[in-house]
Amino acid sequence: MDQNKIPQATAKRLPLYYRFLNNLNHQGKKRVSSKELSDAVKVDSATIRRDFSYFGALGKKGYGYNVEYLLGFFRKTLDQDETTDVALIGVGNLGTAFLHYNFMKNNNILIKMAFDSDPDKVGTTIGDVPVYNIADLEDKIAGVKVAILTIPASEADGITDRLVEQGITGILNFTPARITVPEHIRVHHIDLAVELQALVYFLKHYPLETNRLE
Amino acid sequence: MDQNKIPQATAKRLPLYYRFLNNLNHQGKKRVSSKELSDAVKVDSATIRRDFSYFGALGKKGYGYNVEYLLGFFRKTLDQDETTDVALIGVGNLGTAFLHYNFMKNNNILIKMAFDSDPDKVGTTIGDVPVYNIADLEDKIAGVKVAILTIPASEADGITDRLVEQGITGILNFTPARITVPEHIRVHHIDLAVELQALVYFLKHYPLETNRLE
DNA sequence: AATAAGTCGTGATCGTTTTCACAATTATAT
DNA sequence: ATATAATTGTGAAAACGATCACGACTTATT
Ligand SMILES: NC(=O)c1ccc[n+]([C@@H]2O[C@H](COP(=O)([O-])OP(=O)(O)OC[C@H]3O[C@@H](n4cnc5c(N)ncnc54)[C@H](O)[C@@H]3O)[C@@H](O)[C@H]2O)c1
Ligand SMILES: NC(=O)c1ccc[n+]([C@@H]2O[C@H](COP(=O)([O-])OP(=O)(O)OC[C@H]3O[C@@H](n4cnc5c(N)ncnc54)[C@H](O)[C@@H]3O)[C@@H](O)[C@H]2O)c1
Repeated sequence: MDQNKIPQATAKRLPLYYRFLNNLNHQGKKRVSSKELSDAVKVDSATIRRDFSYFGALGKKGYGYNVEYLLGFFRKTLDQDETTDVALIGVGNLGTAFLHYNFMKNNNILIKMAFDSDPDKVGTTIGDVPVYNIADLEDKIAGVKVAILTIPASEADGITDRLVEQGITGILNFTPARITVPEHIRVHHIDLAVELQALVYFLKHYPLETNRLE
Repeated sequence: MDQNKIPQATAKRLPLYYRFLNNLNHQGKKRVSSKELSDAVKVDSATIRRDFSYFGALGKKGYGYNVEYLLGFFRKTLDQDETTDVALIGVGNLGTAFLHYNFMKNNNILIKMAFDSDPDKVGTTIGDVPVYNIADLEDKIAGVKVAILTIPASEADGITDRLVEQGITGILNFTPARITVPEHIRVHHIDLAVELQALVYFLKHYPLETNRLE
């Protein structure tokens, strides 16, 4: 693949840039400056230029960036042309919300199947996504490399082991459990309760500072 | 409040430590080392010791940390004794999931009211939380300082302005819109589509590296 | 043509966060 | 008692990330 030179912080901003460039393109905008982008996505303009510069000289001095060119470039870089299939495990409150939401709108990611242990849920279809029995995980999941975990925390370790066994390489974990995986598996943890608590903590302890976390 | 000496990165880990210490305490564990904590929460042990050290010498050399003492200390530090009221705006897929979830379980945060524009939702109660008409925002929201935004992106700016007008100081924004707020308002952005895309990007471009994002 | 205004790309700097590594201290075993 | 093992707290270094600031170039204006 590409040279591993892109900082993680930059990589995390790429989808954001991509989405905004897409909007601009739909609006028929032909050029954009790092300053304009900065106002829109709330990232310092020097940071944006630096981010882009990891991919080469994409802009023109005195002019800015050509929206269509930049968009095309990022489309390739972010592999927007091929779809990544995802499996969702745990069709509860949160899982159901994700199934109803169409991640495809702006995006190359498709939740292709879901699993649950509840007989009332197994066999249903939510937002076009079939819900299978978790017992059949090993039969159904072939080829899927990314999983979203929205099961109770107590189930997280057991299910993770089975996913890893089946060749999953990335997990987006919404449970509060900090799961243990082999070195080569990437886990991204989104802990909504922690996010809320951290926000409240900041409000109480850093009352008037410059804000805007990321 | 406290001295603003605690790094933001540390502050974001505090809720995590707190939750895990709580578990240990319930299990009747009396002492814990930074190494054990590290294995559980997947944060380097030196980082944990450094984090704790910002609050003074909480442990004992050669022994570790006393669970009950540490827990009590963090309870105070994180203001776990007083409840923070939160308003949720937008009772759709995501908003409904949050209302059903009981943030109070481990936690000092309470979603006290919700707002929506849909007449079918206004007047209902979801998970004990009343859903008010967004038109009545200004009447009902007095005293609430934190809001969760789960409305369509197109509504985000308008609602944000009204929230700021009413004295909100912190916003947890789940919409893809990058909202504009005055300096003194803290916004934390959780962009689920971006998180997924970033995960997929990392899988493709950093295949075998040391993993585990945060 | 010449000048002014706008904008990129990047060296250098700065601030933050993580990690190393070890003296100091405590607990445990013999 | 003494020796051994465990573990903290932290100075120092390394890694990472954000921002400044400016030369080089492009476009627009007169
Ligand atoms: N809903 C929220 O707002 C919220 C907020 C923060 C964290 N979380 C976390 O997200 C996770 C999901 O939350 P939720 O509110 O959707 O929970 P939920 O109880 O509504 O849903 C969990 C689902 O997982 C299914 N399940 C249980 N065991 C399973 C197994 N072994 N295999 C497959 N499916 C199984 C259940 O049948 C259920 O449908 C939890 O870990 C929760 O702590 C949720
Ligand atoms: N559901 C997901 O999985 C998901 C994933 C990523 C991002 N998001 C984002 O989260 C937000 C909410 O997503 P969702 O799936 O819950 O959407 P949704 O359409 O299910 O819910 C939006 C809710 O907001 C209400 N609403 C609309 N305008 C309003 C207004 N002016 N005032 C008050 N309420 C109003 C609607 O009546 C509806 O109940 C969106 O911005 C979406 O892009 C959702």
